[in-house]
Amino acid sequence: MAATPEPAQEPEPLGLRERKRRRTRLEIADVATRLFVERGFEQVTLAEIADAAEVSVKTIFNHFGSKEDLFFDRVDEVRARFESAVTDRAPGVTILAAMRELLTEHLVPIGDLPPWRALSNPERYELFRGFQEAQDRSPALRARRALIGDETAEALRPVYAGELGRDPDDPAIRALTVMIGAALELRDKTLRAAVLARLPAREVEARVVAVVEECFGRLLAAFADLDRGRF
Amino acid sequence: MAATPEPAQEPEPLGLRERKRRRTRLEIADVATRLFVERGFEQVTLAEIADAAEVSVKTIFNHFGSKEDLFFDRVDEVRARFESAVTDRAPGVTILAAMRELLTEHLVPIGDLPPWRALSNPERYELFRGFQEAQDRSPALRARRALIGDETAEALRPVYAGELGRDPDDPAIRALTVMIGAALELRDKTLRAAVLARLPAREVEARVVAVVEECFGRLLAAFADLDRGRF
DNA sequence: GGTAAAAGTTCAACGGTTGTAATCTTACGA
DNA sequence: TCGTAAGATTACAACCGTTGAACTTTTACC
Repeated sequence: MAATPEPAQEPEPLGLRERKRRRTRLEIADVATRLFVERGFEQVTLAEIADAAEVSVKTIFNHFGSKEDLFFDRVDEVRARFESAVTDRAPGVTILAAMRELLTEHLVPIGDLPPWRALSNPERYELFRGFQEAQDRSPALRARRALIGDETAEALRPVYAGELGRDPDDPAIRALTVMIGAALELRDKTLRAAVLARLPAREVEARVVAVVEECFGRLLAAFADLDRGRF
Repeated sequence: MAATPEPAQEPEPLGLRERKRRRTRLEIADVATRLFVERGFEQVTLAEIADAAEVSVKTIFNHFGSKEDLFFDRVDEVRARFESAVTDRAPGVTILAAMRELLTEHLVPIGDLPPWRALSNPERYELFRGFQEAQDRSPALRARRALIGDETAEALRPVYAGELGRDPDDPAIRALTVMIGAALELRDKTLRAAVLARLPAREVEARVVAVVEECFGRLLAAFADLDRGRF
């Protein structure tokens, strides 16, 4: 294992073929997101996206598994960021503290567009708001979002287990996983509701921070038996 | 408000038209569930269901909003049972205790088929297992299940607020809602995994009870500030 | 430069979903 | 009892997401 350093980033030369492929994928996703935000998820057809991106419909399915995947095309990034926030935290920082910092300072979660403070920019605010509105209006997207939330929470279970030196099947680790997942979900919901109501950026941040504090304080109480130095 | 007693059950005479309608709905749902369990969700077509139930495809959509709704056709019952478990609990019983009893003694949750002990019956065990397997194999059903879980948890928020004499928007109530929701989700997941592994009924029950105890003990610690007599 | 593999295209088909208009069934008052 | 309005069901057609197969173009590499 440790024999191969395996750097997280792969600076592979990256041939023309792969570069083109990624550019195509990015173009499709960008065009799709713009159209979805402008007119709503169900109102945009795959044929329109294909036209606007100058590819065939089949090519879209070559890059994405479904129309919903086209909307939530950044989940992997978000997941990776959650994981690294925990695993790469500074020494002496607890898991909960690292996560709280990510949630209050840096990350606009699932379906992330701009980093936190970017909501001060009215244009980006509206963009982000449109993105949230499109989700709320489409049952298919709400369902997919719920699934993504569950899977994201679950993906962190081995991370917690590793950091706390426990078995991933430990009931305490299972409970921790879903309860942190619940906190993420509530933060997401709070952020979404605040932005949909067009509250000013300061107020949005205040509400999100408040709900995160509320949840994490209670999580600390709920899991007081875990390693105090790390959790 | 209080002028009309409004009993929960409506013993309305229930004309022939309404009776027929319900019978049709039930027939469709039963046929569909049977086919889904037998052959898997994606492998069964709406045309087949319509044929087997001797109705037209359009009639199915007259009764159900989508193919997924046809699978999860009992959610309303389950939700009602959660609510009444809390609101109709005996005096002196806390919310958490009432919920725990429901989860450990009585209810097979979302997509309920038989009540708890029925898993001892091999035939019903397999039926229930097939139902869970169909869910796990279909991305569409997994997504829908996740959404149903979120909505079920959220539906209980005003109930908690009412029982505890708090505002539904109280951050503590919000946090409580999602964390109990997490417990429900974990119980569901535990039950499903145990049944999919074909563990004996006793073992299934033991695991479910254990995970419920784990979660509820921690919930009690997390919300120690709530009214001790009622929560 | 030539060739094999990858990426993209075209075409056809299937299945879920919806709207419209027609048909049949129940409810209910003249 | 009949006739009619409302409700439930059906047949039909269309739209869209999704997939498979065969074909064309582009890139990688000898």
